[in-house]
Amino acid sequence: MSLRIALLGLLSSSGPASGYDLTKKFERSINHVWQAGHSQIYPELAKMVIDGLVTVGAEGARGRKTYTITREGTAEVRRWLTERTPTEATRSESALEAFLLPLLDGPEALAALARMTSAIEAKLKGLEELQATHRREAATGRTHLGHYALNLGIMQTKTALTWAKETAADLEARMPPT
Amino acid sequence: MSLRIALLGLLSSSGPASGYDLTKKFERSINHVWQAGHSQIYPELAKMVIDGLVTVGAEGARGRKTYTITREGTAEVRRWLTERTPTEATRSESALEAFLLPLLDGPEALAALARMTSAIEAKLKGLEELQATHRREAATGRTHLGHYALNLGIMQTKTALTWAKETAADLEARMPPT
DNA sequence: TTGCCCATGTAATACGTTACATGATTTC
DNA sequence: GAAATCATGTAACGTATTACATGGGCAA
Repeated sequence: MSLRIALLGLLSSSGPASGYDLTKKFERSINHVWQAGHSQIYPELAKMVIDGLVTVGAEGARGRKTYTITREGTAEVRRWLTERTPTEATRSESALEAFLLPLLDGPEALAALARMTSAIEAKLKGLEELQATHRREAATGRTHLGHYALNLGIMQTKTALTWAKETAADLEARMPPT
Repeated sequence: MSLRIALLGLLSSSGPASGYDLTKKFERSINHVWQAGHSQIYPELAKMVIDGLVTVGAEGARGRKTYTITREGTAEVRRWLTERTPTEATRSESALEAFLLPLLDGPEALAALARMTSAIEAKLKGLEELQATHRREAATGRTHLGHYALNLGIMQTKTALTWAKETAADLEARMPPT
């Protein structure tokens, strides 16, 4: 369901696009929130045509097909946004790693935390670059779907960094002095 | 893979258990980080027996089977924790909702944010209760896998709350005065 | 004896990833 | 003419959810 909603959201905010375009847009914009490759996107678009949420125009160069959101499609995203009961379930490998951290002894756990920290920093860097791009585009008047999600992502990532620092300090405090 | 690791982690920290026990433990402890029901857990345990990561003892009352982690099983979790390259990919419906928020107009977006806020508050409450239980058990000397993950979860949830507040303020500032 | 919890499993369906497969157009 | 990018799709496999199905043991 979420993939469908994400696609409808992109089509709704940036107008008609091909499966290829949407795949690229996924990578560039929505990727930090939801991931999907072309092998998932093409079949989903086909299903949405059947369900009347998008229409497909005539084939262009290189077999390119352009999809346009329909009234029903628009209604569908709006319904999802306004009527869905939010579910706060998370499934995160890094959180699982945090969960299992006490299985390692002090030095090993610190090493694992160090690796996690680099990954988090890399993510933060990526998000901040995205935000910079975003701001440049906003200045030229383009719409900015995803602005709030970027803020959230950056805040969450910074929180993760704080957690890693605090956890490392805690582990060090528990280790016998050398 | 992660389900397997989670199960091995639980078996490693709290000793032999049945599929039923593990299902319950999932609900109570690891649930905020990873979710799995019995229909996923039973087959996975069977596969792990084949792969030599756990052994199954004789059947007890009501067909109960007790699984014990093997040396290979222990090695497997440790490998995962110490050798895996951490991946920071997230897939979150609430983040998707945040992403698409600009599709709604001011009042609608505020209403959606309000619904999100209640959900986040409910989650925070759940996590804090879990933490209280955790502390009671720690006082009685029991091991505390999941302590760090709980901290992380609580921090992240509070961050989400802050984000929701800030976003609501931003939306209000953009709305034409009544 | 009825209902609840313990205890295990399978089936159908959906969602997601990686790999395979093909061909047109542009750019160097 | 070779390489990169545009453009679409399918297949195989793995993971996750929901529903179906069964039966033992205990307590009211």
